[in-house]
Amino acid sequence: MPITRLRPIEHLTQVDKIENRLEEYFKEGHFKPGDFLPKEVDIAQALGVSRTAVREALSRFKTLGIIESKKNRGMMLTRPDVLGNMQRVMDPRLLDAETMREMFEMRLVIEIGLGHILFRRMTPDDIERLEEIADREQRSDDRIERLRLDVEFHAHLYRMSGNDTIIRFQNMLIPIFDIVDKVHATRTDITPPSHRATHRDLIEELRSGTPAGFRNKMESHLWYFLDKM
Amino acid sequence: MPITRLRPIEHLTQVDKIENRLEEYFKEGHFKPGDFLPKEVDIAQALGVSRTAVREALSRFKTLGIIESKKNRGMMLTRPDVLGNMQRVMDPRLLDAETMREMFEMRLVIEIGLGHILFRRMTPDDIERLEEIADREQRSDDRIERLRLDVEFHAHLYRMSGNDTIIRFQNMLIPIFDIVDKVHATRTDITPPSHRATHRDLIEELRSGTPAGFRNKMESHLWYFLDKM
DNA sequence: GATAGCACATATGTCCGACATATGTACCGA
DNA sequence: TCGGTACATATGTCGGACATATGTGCTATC
Repeated sequence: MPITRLRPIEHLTQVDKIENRLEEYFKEGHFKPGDFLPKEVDIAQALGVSRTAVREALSRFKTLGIIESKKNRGMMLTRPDVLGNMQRVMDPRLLDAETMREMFEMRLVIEIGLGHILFRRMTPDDIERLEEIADREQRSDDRIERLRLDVEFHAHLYRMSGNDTIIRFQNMLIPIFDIVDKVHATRTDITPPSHRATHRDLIEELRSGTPAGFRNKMESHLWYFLDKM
Repeated sequence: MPITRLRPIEHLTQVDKIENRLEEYFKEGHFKPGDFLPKEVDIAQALGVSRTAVREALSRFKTLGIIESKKNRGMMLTRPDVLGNMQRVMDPRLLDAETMREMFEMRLVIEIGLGHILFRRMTPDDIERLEEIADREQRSDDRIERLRLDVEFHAHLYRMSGNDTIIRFQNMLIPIFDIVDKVHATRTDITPPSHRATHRDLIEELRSGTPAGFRNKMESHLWYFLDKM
């Protein structure tokens, strides 16, 4: 039998075990968001461990946003914030290059796939706002300012999606974009193609085009990044 | 001044404050992944709090995957798993309906936007695999089995993207899909349009079409969900 | 001189008991 | 009926003790 079959012995700490057991317990359906959990001492006794260890495990769930605690009331099961935890670790200093690349690529995919939603939900105000950004971008001769407006243009597209989860996802990726942008800014081997769709092209497509047309123009607009992924 | 300007006093617990302070400290750049942090007692002393409280805060970082601890070595800063934390709370019993709807919509966006990546990375084996799934799907007369194969078809498309982050993202959404699927299965007011693109159409497009064509067919294929979002 | 084996130092892991603090509740008096 | 007070209670914080694993260096043995 190959050595790979020899799985290492799981030596989880007490707190890890408690954490797993509690997660299981919560998800078995005994509680729903809003319910109060048994008190710490009772949990500790039921599990046959110290209150300290239980508290440490519960503390972890607080971080995940699965529970909240109130003095003299107890611990309450709450609705977690799915993106909140992701946000906390979304830091270029902590992530590796490959993960950042993948996140960036995911952003490109989303931006192209956004077409049909935008056409369903956009308002005349949105178009006007995009116009304004594109105008200022064209007039500006400061590189930093143009970059800021570029990000703002795309951020507004996300906002137009009306999907808060997508909007937040994009927002938390901004620090990553900065890194990738910097890398691209220093490369001289990449030249944007002459037919690259501009922000104005995208606006025009939104104004009197189709979702399919928008997707194609967006792919062209992002070509520059896509090609190097 | 409106009452909304009267922000509630932040009464964070000791552990919360320690957590914030440490997160700040870590991200200030004193450490990089692989480095060992100061020992618990030193941190406690530096912050002027008890070791218990410091341990509880550190325990939270373990949950986030920002640190790992080794006996007699210390606590080591590690690379967090961005999706890991999200995965833990991705449970239909914990999330609210609106968030699930948004996540589902995000999935539709990604699937449509995946076009250009698939064309860049797919292999003949991938096409073959898709064919096989589509075949079995067509031959099966069990609703559950067909549903399983449907999920598998789409899962393989994600796999073809070669982007682990996207793949994992899709995987963790599967429990959510089940819920949405169940809702749709019980609705009688939705009838798929006659022109809906099938899995075979998608395969054909991959075989001898274009990214733009794939996106359009995928939009048609998913129309059924899109229209109700 | 190389090495197996031992003792020791050290940092995390677990537990206990005590007290602080906030808050719900019951009681009481004007 | 209403307002205030005292009490009970569950979480929050702390200090200290001991358990346990692991790195390190000394030592005996060949």
